[in-house]
Amino acid sequence: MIAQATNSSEGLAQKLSDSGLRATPQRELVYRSLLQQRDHPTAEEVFARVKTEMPTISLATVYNCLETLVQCRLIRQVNHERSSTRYCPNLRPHAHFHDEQTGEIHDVDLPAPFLDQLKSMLPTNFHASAVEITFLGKSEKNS
Amino acid sequence: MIAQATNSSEGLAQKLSDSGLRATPQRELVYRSLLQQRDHPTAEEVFARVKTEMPTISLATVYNCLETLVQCRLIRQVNHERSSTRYCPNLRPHAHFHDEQTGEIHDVDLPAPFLDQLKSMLPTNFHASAVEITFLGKSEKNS
DNA sequence: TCCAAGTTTAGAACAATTCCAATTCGCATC
DNA sequence: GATGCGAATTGGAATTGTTCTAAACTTGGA
Ligand SMILES: [Mn+2]
Ligand SMILES: [Mn+2]
Ligand SMILES: [Zn+2]
Ligand SMILES: [Zn+2]
Repeated sequence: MIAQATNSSEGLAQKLSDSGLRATPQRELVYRSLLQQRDHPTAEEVFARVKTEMPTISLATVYNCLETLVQCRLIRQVNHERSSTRYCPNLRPHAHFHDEQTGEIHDVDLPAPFLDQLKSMLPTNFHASAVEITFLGKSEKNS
Repeated sequence: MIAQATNSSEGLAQKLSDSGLRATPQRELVYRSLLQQRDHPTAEEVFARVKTEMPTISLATVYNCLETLVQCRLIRQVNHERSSTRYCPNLRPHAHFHDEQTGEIHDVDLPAPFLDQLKSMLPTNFHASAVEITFLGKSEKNS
Protein backbone atom coordinates (compact mmCIF):
# COMPACT_ATOMS: atom_id res chain seq x y z
CA MET A 1 0.00 0.00 0.00
CA ILE A 2 1.25 3.41 -0.88
CA ALA A 3 1.53 5.68 2.10
CA GLN A 4 -0.85 8.57 1.81
CA ALA A 5 -0.05 11.92 3.32
CA THR A 6 -1.04 11.06 6.84
CA ASN A 7 -1.34 14.55 8.25
CA SER A 8 1.02 13.50 11.00
CA SER A 9 4.54 14.72 11.59
CA GLU A 10 5.99 12.03 9.33
CA GLY A 11 5.51 13.99 6.16
CA LEU A 12 7.10 17.00 7.78
CA ALA A 13 10.72 15.85 7.83
CA GLN A 14 10.32 14.59 4.30
CA LYS A 15 8.88 17.74 2.81
CA LEU A 16 11.33 19.90 4.69
CA SER A 17 14.36 17.98 3.49
CA ASP A 18 12.92 18.08 -0.04
CA SER A 19 13.46 21.81 0.26
CA GLY A 20 16.88 21.40 1.84
CA LEU A 21 15.60 22.40 5.26
CA ARG A 22 15.88 20.76 8.65
CA ALA A 23 13.14 19.34 10.79
CA THR A 24 13.82 21.31 13.95
CA PRO A 25 11.95 20.87 17.23
CA GLN A 26 10.40 24.30 16.74
CA ARG A 27 9.12 23.49 13.26
CA GLU A 28 7.74 20.17 14.39
CA LEU A 29 6.01 21.71 17.35
CA VAL A 30 4.45 24.53 15.35
CA TYR A 31 3.25 22.07 12.75
CA ARG A 32 1.85 19.67 15.35
CA SER A 33 -0.02 22.46 17.09
CA LEU A 34 -1.70 23.39 13.82
CA LEU A 35 -2.78 19.82 13.20
CA GLN A 36 -4.01 19.45 16.74
CA GLN A 37 -6.32 22.43 16.80
CA ARG A 38 -7.51 23.19 13.29
CA ASP A 39 -9.17 26.48 13.99
CA HIS A 40 -7.03 28.70 11.76
CA PRO A 41 -5.03 30.38 14.51
CA THR A 42 -3.00 33.55 14.07
CA ALA A 43 0.75 33.58 14.61
CA GLU A 44 0.21 35.02 18.08
CA GLU A 45 -2.23 32.24 18.90
CA VAL A 46 0.19 29.61 17.66
CA PHE A 47 2.86 31.29 19.77
CA ALA A 48 0.70 31.09 22.89
CA ARG A 49 -0.08 27.43 22.25
CA VAL A 50 3.45 26.22 21.62
CA LYS A 51 4.90 28.23 24.48
CA THR A 52 3.16 25.91 26.93
CA GLU A 53 5.22 23.05 25.54
CA MET A 54 8.40 24.96 24.71
CA PRO A 55 8.52 28.04 26.92
CA THR A 56 11.70 29.37 25.33
CA ILE A 57 10.37 29.64 21.79
CA SER A 58 10.15 33.15 20.43
CA LEU A 59 7.48 34.88 18.39
CA ALA A 60 10.00 35.52 15.63
CA THR A 61 10.63 31.80 15.43
CA VAL A 62 6.94 31.08 15.21
CA TYR A 63 6.72 33.50 12.29
CA ASN A 64 9.79 31.89 10.74
CA CYS A 65 8.42 28.38 11.14
CA LEU A 66 5.04 29.29 9.75
CA GLU A 67 6.64 30.92 6.73
CA THR A 68 8.81 27.86 6.18
CA LEU A 69 5.83 25.52 6.43
CA VAL A 70 3.93 27.65 3.93
CA GLN A 71 6.85 27.56 1.52
CA CYS A 72 7.06 23.78 1.81
CA ARG A 73 3.34 23.62 1.15
CA LEU A 74 2.61 21.91 4.42
CA ILE A 75 0.22 24.61 5.49
CA ARG A 76 -1.58 27.54 3.89
CA GLN A 77 -2.12 31.15 4.82
CA VAL A 78 -5.64 32.42 5.19
CA ASN A 79 -6.24 36.15 5.01
CA HIS A 80 -9.35 38.19 5.50
CA GLU A 81 -9.53 41.90 5.05
CA ARG A 82 -6.54 43.35 6.90
CA SER A 83 -6.69 41.21 10.00
CA SER A 84 -3.86 38.95 11.11
CA THR A 85 -2.86 36.15 8.83
CA ARG A 86 -4.19 32.79 9.92
CA TYR A 87 -2.81 29.36 9.20
CA CYS A 88 -4.47 26.23 7.90
CA PRO A 89 -3.01 22.72 7.68
CA ASN A 90 -5.84 21.44 5.46
CA LEU A 91 -4.25 20.81 2.08
CA ARG A 92 -7.37 19.67 0.26
CA PRO A 93 -8.83 22.29 -2.05
CA HIS A 94 -11.35 24.08 0.09
CA ALA A 95 -13.03 27.39 0.71
CA HIS A 96 -13.30 29.33 3.95
CA PHE A 97 -16.47 30.34 5.65
CA HIS A 98 -16.09 33.32 7.99
CA ASP A 99 -18.73 33.48 10.67
CA GLU A 100 -19.28 37.19 11.12
CA GLN A 101 -20.76 36.77 14.59
CA THR A 102 -18.10 34.64 16.19
CA GLY A 103 -15.12 35.33 13.97
CA GLU A 104 -14.65 31.61 13.51
CA ILE A 105 -13.39 30.26 10.22
CA HIS A 106 -14.64 26.96 8.91
CA ASP A 107 -13.30 24.84 6.09
CA VAL A 108 -15.74 24.11 3.30
CA ASP A 109 -14.81 21.34 0.90
CA LEU A 110 -15.75 22.03 -2.66
CA PRO A 111 -16.05 19.52 -5.48
CA ALA A 112 -13.02 19.68 -7.76
CA PRO A 113 -15.09 19.80 -10.98
CA PHE A 114 -16.70 22.91 -9.67
CA LEU A 115 -13.36 24.64 -9.28
CA ASP A 116 -12.45 23.66 -12.83
CA GLN A 117 -15.74 25.07 -14.05
CA LEU A 118 -14.90 28.25 -12.23
CA LYS A 119 -11.51 28.59 -13.87
CA SER A 120 -13.04 27.86 -17.28
CA MET A 121 -15.27 30.85 -16.78
CA LEU A 122 -12.36 33.23 -17.18
CA PRO A 123 -11.74 35.21 -20.35
CA THR A 124 -9.30 33.29 -22.54
CA ASN A 125 -6.37 35.61 -21.90
CA PHE A 126 -6.46 34.82 -18.17
CA HIS A 127 -4.75 31.70 -16.90
CA ALA A 128 -5.45 30.99 -13.24
CA SER A 129 -3.05 28.94 -11.18
CA ALA A 130 -5.18 29.20 -8.06
CA VAL A 131 -8.61 30.29 -6.91
CA GLU A 132 -9.55 31.48 -3.48
CA ILE A 133 -13.13 31.40 -2.32
CA THR A 134 -14.32 33.03 0.87
CA PHE A 135 -17.83 33.04 2.23
CA LEU A 136 -19.09 35.55 4.74
CA GLY A 137 -22.14 34.91 6.82
CA LYS A 138 -23.46 33.26 9.90
CA SER A 139 -23.50 29.63 10.86
CA GLU A 140 -25.98 27.97 13.17
CA LYS A 141 -24.49 26.05 16.01
CA ASN A 142 -24.79 22.37 15.26
CA SER A 143 -26.28 20.67 18.30
CA MET B 1 -37.28 56.26 -18.03
CA ILE B 2 -35.99 55.37 -14.63
CA ALA B 3 -32.53 56.69 -14.01
CA GLN B 4 -30.08 53.89 -13.57
CA ALA B 5 -27.04 54.24 -11.37
CA THR B 6 -24.93 56.15 -13.84
CA ASN B 7 -21.53 55.66 -12.23
CA SER B 8 -21.09 59.42 -12.31
CA SER B 9 -20.96 61.77 -9.39
CA GLU B 10 -24.72 62.19 -9.40
CA GLY B 11 -25.40 59.12 -7.32
CA LEU B 12 -22.79 60.24 -4.85
CA ALA B 13 -24.62 63.13 -3.21
CA GLN B 14 -27.73 61.01 -3.06
CA LYS B 15 -26.20 57.97 -1.42
CA LEU B 16 -24.21 60.11 0.98
CA SER B 17 -27.22 62.06 2.15
CA ASP B 18 -29.11 58.79 2.49
CA SER B 19 -26.59 58.04 5.21
CA GLY B 20 -26.84 61.55 6.67
CA LEU B 21 -23.47 62.53 5.27
CA ARG B 22 -22.36 65.49 3.21
CA ALA B 23 -21.04 65.49 -0.31
CA THR B 24 -17.82 67.33 0.33
CA PRO B 25 -15.31 68.33 -2.35
CA GLN B 26 -12.86 65.79 -0.98
CA ARG B 27 -15.35 62.93 -1.11
CA GLU B 28 -16.42 63.87 -4.62
CA LEU B 29 -12.84 64.09 -5.81
CA VAL B 30 -11.82 60.76 -4.30
CA TYR B 31 -14.86 59.10 -5.82
CA ARG B 32 -14.28 60.68 -9.23
CA SER B 33 -10.67 59.57 -9.26
CA LEU B 34 -11.72 55.99 -8.61
CA LEU B 35 -14.20 56.09 -11.46
CA GLN B 36 -11.70 57.70 -13.78
CA GLN B 37 -8.94 55.13 -13.40
CA ARG B 38 -10.42 51.79 -12.47
CA ASP B 39 -7.24 49.99 -11.63
CA HIS B 40 -7.92 49.23 -7.97
CA PRO B 41 -5.54 51.80 -6.49
CA THR B 42 -4.31 51.81 -2.90
CA ALA B 43 -5.09 54.71 -0.55
CA GLU B 44 -1.61 56.11 -1.21
CA GLU B 45 -2.19 55.93 -4.94
CA VAL B 46 -5.53 57.66 -4.62
CA PHE B 47 -3.81 60.27 -2.48
CA ALA B 48 -1.17 60.90 -5.15
CA ARG B 49 -3.83 61.20 -7.86
CA VAL B 50 -6.15 63.58 -6.06
CA LYS B 51 -3.32 65.75 -4.78
CA THR B 52 -2.71 66.97 -8.32
CA GLU B 53 -6.19 68.43 -8.34
CA MET B 54 -6.43 69.39 -4.66
CA PRO B 55 -2.92 69.89 -3.32
CA THR B 56 -4.09 70.55 0.23
CA ILE B 57 -5.88 67.25 0.76
CA SER B 58 -4.37 65.00 3.41
CA LEU B 59 -3.76 61.28 3.47
CA ALA B 60 -5.95 60.97 6.56
CA THR B 61 -8.78 62.53 4.61
CA VAL B 62 -8.29 60.13 1.73
CA TYR B 63 -8.56 57.26 4.20
CA ASN B 64 -11.63 58.88 5.72
CA CYS B 65 -13.28 59.41 2.36
CA LEU B 66 -12.58 55.89 1.19
CA GLU B 67 -14.02 54.46 4.37
CA THR B 68 -17.10 56.62 4.01
CA LEU B 69 -17.58 55.56 0.40
CA VAL B 70 -17.25 51.91 1.40
CA GLN B 71 -19.84 52.36 4.12
CA CYS B 72 -22.24 54.01 1.68
CA ARG B 73 -21.66 51.09 -0.67
CA LEU B 74 -20.37 53.31 -3.43
CA ILE B 75 -17.09 51.43 -3.63
CA ARG B 76 -15.65 48.19 -2.34
CA GLN B 77 -12.44 47.19 -0.66
CA VAL B 78 -10.23 44.61 -2.32
CA ASN B 79 -7.68 42.80 -0.20
CA HIS B 80 -5.02 40.33 -1.11
CA GLU B 81 -2.75 38.64 1.37
CA ARG B 82 -1.50 41.39 3.67
CA SER B 83 -0.77 44.06 1.11
CA SER B 84 -2.41 47.47 1.12
CA THR B 85 -6.14 47.61 0.74
CA ARG B 86 -7.26 48.55 -2.76
CA TYR B 87 -10.48 50.20 -3.82
CA CYS B 88 -12.94 49.29 -6.55
CA PRO B 89 -15.91 51.32 -7.78
CA ASN B 90 -17.38 48.39 -9.75
CA LEU B 91 -20.56 47.48 -7.91
CA ARG B 92 -21.57 44.57 -10.10
CA PRO B 93 -20.92 41.17 -8.57
CA HIS B 94 -17.50 40.25 -9.83
CA ALA B 95 -14.32 38.39 -9.00
CA HIS B 96 -10.77 39.67 -9.04
CA PHE B 97 -7.96 38.30 -11.11
CA HIS B 98 -4.51 39.06 -9.71
CA ASP B 99 -1.78 38.97 -12.31
CA GLU B 100 1.19 37.63 -10.40
CA GLN B 101 3.67 39.03 -12.90
CA THR B 102 2.48 42.61 -13.07
CA GLY B 103 0.55 42.91 -9.83
CA GLU B 104 -2.40 44.23 -11.79
CA ILE B 105 -5.91 43.39 -10.66
CA HIS B 106 -8.62 42.81 -13.23
CA ASP B 107 -12.36 42.59 -12.72
CA VAL B 108 -13.98 39.37 -13.88
CA ASP B 109 -17.72 39.38 -14.22
CA LEU B 110 -19.38 36.18 -13.14
CA PRO B 111 -22.88 34.99 -14.01
CA ALA B 112 -25.20 35.49 -11.07
CA PRO B 113 -26.65 31.96 -11.27
CA PHE B 114 -23.18 30.64 -10.76
CA LEU B 115 -22.79 32.56 -7.54
CA ASP B 116 -26.10 31.18 -6.33
CA GLN B 117 -24.96 27.68 -7.18
CA LEU B 118 -21.85 28.35 -5.17
CA LYS B 119 -23.77 29.45 -2.10
CA SER B 120 -26.08 26.43 -2.44
CA MET B 121 -23.03 24.23 -2.14
CA LEU B 122 -22.58 25.12 1.51
CA PRO B 123 -23.58 22.79 4.34
CA THR B 124 -27.10 23.65 5.46
CA ASN B 125 -26.02 25.27 8.73
CA PHE B 126 -24.02 27.91 6.86
CA HIS B 127 -25.79 30.96 5.53
CA ALA B 128 -23.60 33.11 3.31
CA SER B 129 -24.34 36.78 2.87
CA ALA B 130 -21.43 37.30 0.50
CA VAL B 131 -18.87 35.38 -1.48
CA GLU B 132 -15.47 36.59 -2.52
CA ILE B 133 -13.63 34.96 -5.39
CA THR B 134 -10.03 35.70 -6.23
CA PHE B 135 -8.03 34.21 -9.06
CA LEU B 136 -4.25 34.14 -9.12
CA GLY B 137 -2.36 33.67 -12.34
CA LYS B 138 -0.98 35.36 -15.37
CA SER B 139 -2.77 37.20 -18.10
CA GLU B 140 -1.58 37.60 -21.64
CA LYS B 141 -1.44 41.12 -22.89
CA ASN B 142 -4.36 41.68 -25.19
CA SER B 143 -3.04 43.31 -28.39
C1' DT C 1 36.17 16.89 16.80
C1' DC C 2 35.31 20.80 14.16
C1' DC C 3 33.20 23.65 10.86
C1' DA C 4 29.97 25.95 7.97
C1' DA C 5 25.51 26.54 7.11
C1' DG C 6 21.23 26.64 8.93
C1' DT C 7 18.32 28.16 12.74
C1' DT C 8 16.75 30.62 16.67
C1' DT C 9 16.38 34.64 19.37
C1' DA C 10 15.40 39.49 21.32
C1' DG C 11 14.67 43.59 20.06
C1' DA C 12 14.66 47.29 16.59
C1' DA C 13 12.55 48.74 12.45
C1' DC C 14 8.85 49.08 9.28
C1' DA C 15 4.52 50.06 6.85
C1' DA C 16 -0.31 50.46 6.59
C1' DT C 17 -3.79 52.18 9.04
C1' DT C 18 -6.20 54.43 12.86
C1' DC C 19 -6.54 57.73 16.43
C1' DC C 20 -6.38 62.33 18.36
C1' DA C 21 -7.03 67.07 19.19
C1' DA C 22 -7.21 71.26 16.96
C1' DT C 23 -8.91 73.86 13.13
C1' DT C 24 -12.01 74.67 9.39
C1' DC C 25 -16.25 74.22 6.86
C1' DG C 26 -20.99 74.86 5.70
C1' DC C 27 -25.80 74.51 6.43
C1' DA C 28 -29.46 76.49 9.45
C1' DT C 29 -31.24 80.02 12.16
C1' DC C 30 -31.55 84.60 13.69
C1' DG D 1 -25.31 88.78 6.43
C1' DA D 2 -23.65 87.39 11.00
C1' DT D 3 -23.62 83.48 14.32
C1' DG D 4 -23.72 78.85 16.10
C1' DC D 5 -22.94 74.12 15.81
C1' DG D 6 -22.19 69.59 14.27
C1' DA D 7 -19.67 67.56 10.59
C1' DA D 8 -15.48 67.15 8.21
C1' DT D 9 -10.61 67.86 7.48
C1' DT D 10 -5.93 68.05 8.89
C1' DG D 11 -1.04 66.88 10.60
C1' DG D 12 1.04 64.29 13.50
C1' DA D 13 1.26 60.71 17.01
C1' DA D 14 0.03 56.09 18.10
C1' DT D 15 -0.97 51.39 17.03
C1' DT D 16 -0.33 46.83 15.25
C1' DG D 17 1.04 42.93 12.68
C1' DT D 18 4.98 41.61 10.53
C1' DT D 19 9.82 41.72 8.92
C1' DC D 20 14.56 42.73 9.61
C1' DT D 21 19.01 42.46 11.97
C1' DA D 22 22.83 40.80 14.15
C1' DA D 23 24.41 37.88 17.57
C1' DA D 24 24.22 33.29 19.69
C1' DC D 25 23.16 28.54 19.16
C1' DT D 26 22.67 23.96 16.82
C1' DT D 27 23.74 20.23 13.83
C1' DG D 28 24.98 17.08 10.14
C1' DG D 29 28.76 15.71 7.93
C1' DA D 30 33.95 16.07 6.69
MN1 LIG E 1 1.51 33.10 0.38
MN1 LIG F 1 -15.23 45.97 4.68
ZN1 LIG G 1 -8.74 26.04 5.90
ZN1 LIG H 1 -13.08 45.15 -8.83
